[in-house]
Amino acid sequence: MSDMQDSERLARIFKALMHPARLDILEILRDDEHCVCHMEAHLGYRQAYISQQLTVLREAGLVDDRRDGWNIFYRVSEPRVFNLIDQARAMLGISGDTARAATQPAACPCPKCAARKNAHEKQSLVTDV
Amino acid sequence: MSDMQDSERLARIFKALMHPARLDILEILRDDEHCVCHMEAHLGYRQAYISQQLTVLREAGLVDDRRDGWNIFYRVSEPRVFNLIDQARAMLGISGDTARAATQPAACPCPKCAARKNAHEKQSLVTDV
DNA sequence: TAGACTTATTCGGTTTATTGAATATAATTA
DNA sequence: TAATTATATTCAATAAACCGAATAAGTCTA
Repeated sequence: MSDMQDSERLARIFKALMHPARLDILEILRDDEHCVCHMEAHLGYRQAYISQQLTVLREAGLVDDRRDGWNIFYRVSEPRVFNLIDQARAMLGISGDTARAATQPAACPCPKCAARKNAHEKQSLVTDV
Repeated sequence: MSDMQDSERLARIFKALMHPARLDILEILRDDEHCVCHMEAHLGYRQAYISQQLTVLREAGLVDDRRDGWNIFYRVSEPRVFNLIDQARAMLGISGDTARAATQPAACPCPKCAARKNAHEKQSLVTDV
C-alpha cells in the first residue's frame, strides 16, 4: 500500500472525489457530522445509494463513522479535503456560497434535526409568552 | 455545459486528475511546456498512450497545445491545478521533492533538450579551452 | 424474542474508462 | 511529390465504475 507510486496514491484521492454524489455528501459533512438519513433527506438520493458512496469515501480514508444507537454518524476524517474542493471551486469561479445549495427538506427526520427543531419550538414558545 | 450542477463540474476536474499517467504528465509540465516526445522519453509510456491521456487533459481544459514545426508543445493552461495536486500531496505527507522522481533518460531526443545539450557542450568546450 | 428502525451489503445489468495495436494526419525535408 | 518525423485517432478487448433492486445486519423497544 505504501510502496505505491506517488502518482498512484494521489490518483486515489482524486478518484474518490470524481463523483458528484460524493462531493455532495462531503459538502453536507463540511460543518458537522451527520447520519445517513440526514443526507438522504437533504440530498434526495436513496439510502442504499448514499451508503454505497459513503463506502467509497470511507475506503479512501476521507470519512469516519461512529454509531450512536440506531444512527451512524459520518464525519470527515481528513478536513484538508475541503482545501482541495475549495481550490477546484476557485478554478471554476464558483463561490463557496453556492455550495450550500443542497435541498433543504421541509422536515428532516434525523435525530439531530429533530432535536434542533424541538429546541426552536421551545424557544418560540418562550418568546411567545 | 454551464447549466451543469456545481458538483458535477467539480467532479469533472477530479476525474481528469484521477489517473496516475495524467498526474505524471502534469508533473512534467509543471516547470515548462514540453513536446510529446519529451514526455515519452521521460515517462517511458508509448507515444499513442501519452497522446490519449493528453486528449483527456485537453478536453478537461487543463492543458493547451501549440504546434512548432514537427512538434506540438503542451503547457498547463490552468496553473491552479498544481495547487490541487500539492494539496493532495500534503494530505499524503508526500514532499514536493519526490515529485521529480520521473525517469531521467540518458538522452532525450526532443528539440528543446537537444538545444540545451548543445549549449552545454559548447559551454564545456569553451571552458575546456 | 418479535418487531421496528437505520444502515450495509450483495447481485447483476449497463455504462464508462483503460490501453494495446494499427492506422491516420499534419508538417517538414529532399 | 515521396519519404520522414511527430502526433492524433480509431478500434476492440478488458476492466472498472455506476446504480437499481433485493436483502442482510445491527440496534433499540415493547
